Amino acid sequence: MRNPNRVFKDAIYEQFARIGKAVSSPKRLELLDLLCQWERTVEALAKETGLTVANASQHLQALRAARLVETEKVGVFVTYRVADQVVCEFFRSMRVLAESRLAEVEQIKRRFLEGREGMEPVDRDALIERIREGAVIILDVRPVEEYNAGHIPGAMSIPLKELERHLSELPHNQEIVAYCRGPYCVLAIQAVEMLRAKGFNAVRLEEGIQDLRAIGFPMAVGEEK
Amino acid sequence: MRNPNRVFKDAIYEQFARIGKAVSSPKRLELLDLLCQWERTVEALAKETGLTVANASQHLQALRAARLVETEKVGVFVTYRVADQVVCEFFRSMRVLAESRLAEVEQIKRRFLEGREGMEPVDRDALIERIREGAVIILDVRPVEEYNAGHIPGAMSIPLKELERHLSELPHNQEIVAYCRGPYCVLAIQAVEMLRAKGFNAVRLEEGIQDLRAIGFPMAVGEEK
DNA sequence: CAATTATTCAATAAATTAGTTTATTGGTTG
DNA sequence: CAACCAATAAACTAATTTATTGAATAATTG
Repeated sequence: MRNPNRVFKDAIYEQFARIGKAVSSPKRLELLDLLCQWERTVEALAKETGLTVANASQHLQALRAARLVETEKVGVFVTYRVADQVVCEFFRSMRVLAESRLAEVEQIKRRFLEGREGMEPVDRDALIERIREGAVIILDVRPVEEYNAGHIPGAMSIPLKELERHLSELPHNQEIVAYCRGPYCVLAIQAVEMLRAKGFNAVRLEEGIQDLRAIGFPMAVGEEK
Repeated sequence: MRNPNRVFKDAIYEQFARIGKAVSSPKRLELLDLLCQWERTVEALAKETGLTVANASQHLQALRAARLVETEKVGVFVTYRVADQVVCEFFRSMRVLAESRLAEVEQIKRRFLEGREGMEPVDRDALIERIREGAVIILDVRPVEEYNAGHIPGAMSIPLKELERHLSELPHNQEIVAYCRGPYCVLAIQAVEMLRAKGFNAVRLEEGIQDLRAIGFPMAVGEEK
């Protein structure tokens, strides 16, 4: 096999496959998905994904070897972050492809949501329109750092963990739209369940920040007002 | 690990990883790249990629298991084709990500091209502008079926294998722009080398059909005139 | 400077994947 | 229906990947 064309092609596709290998493990994809929201330390990532620290570290190094993420050492902590916003766009295109080609994704989601009150799919476009108009209270239930990294303009930031303590700040006479990281993040689901149980008029927006950005929705960064 | 949220997330990311696994092998990527140009039989794919038929068949079945490609049996032959145009768009976004994140891709390309006459990078935008204006002869050197599946409007179809026989149809007093499947396809390179050796004024357009489509370039299908 | 903490490294076993070889299937043709 | 062909399946070896464990490193703290 001395053919230089073959050597060239093999070398090129081997490089492309580095990206493919990096995103061929469920756990690495979950890590990448989290990092697309905001940077984190190894320990935080391990905790959120249910991995041991050593195992998370290995997966993160695999992502770094493919140059999808970068690290910064501050004191004893190593912070991982995505190397470029295009990485998040690529991850999203992969997610959208999986949704469109693999019927199992929809099945798994339906099975998870069935039996939960108020998780009926809403008319997204109408909901997004009401958000645009400011006709609803928008609630971002992700951790504060993720909110600061990018959120829907005008959204309130009340992380799920603190929601119970801040219920008094929310109105009963207005519709509340909760959102989080996206369709496969459970924070907004739990928030809506809690709000409904307390008598609020709450619905969930499935779309996350990456999805909204992709459809040209404006984003705000930092704290509001 | 009875936490239903974890079970849900594991199931979802496992589905995403099916796509990742499918595109984690260099050979499968090469197969997918070819199929994005036009459908082919197993044997044709095996020959073009330098795989044994049995091995190619296995890889193709892996792509099919991820629903990225589909098959149709006609007589004794099985034809593989991409399941949807979004698969090609995904493949392209992966390729672009690899080009932007992995410096090795550019290195490998430079090393392959160095020492070849007339392969100096051209000013692409200016070249594309001249193509749009019809100021040059455009030459599609891919196999005819690929040309018919989609080509630059006004381009001549002369597959590389038949180029030598059709040199008399080409003018000496006008610039000829040859293109093929894209930056990592060698057909246009070989065409330009041959044309230059015969005294033609030829240059290569690196971009392939998928790239041009992505920048909104109009496409023609079927035979010209 | 010893102890602590976050992370990485190294070693291992288990599981998965890739490529090869040798059937087998299913359709076509003489 | 026997011979032939494209494609797949099955069996096997070699190589790679994964999770786990325990040790090593490197920065910080008492």
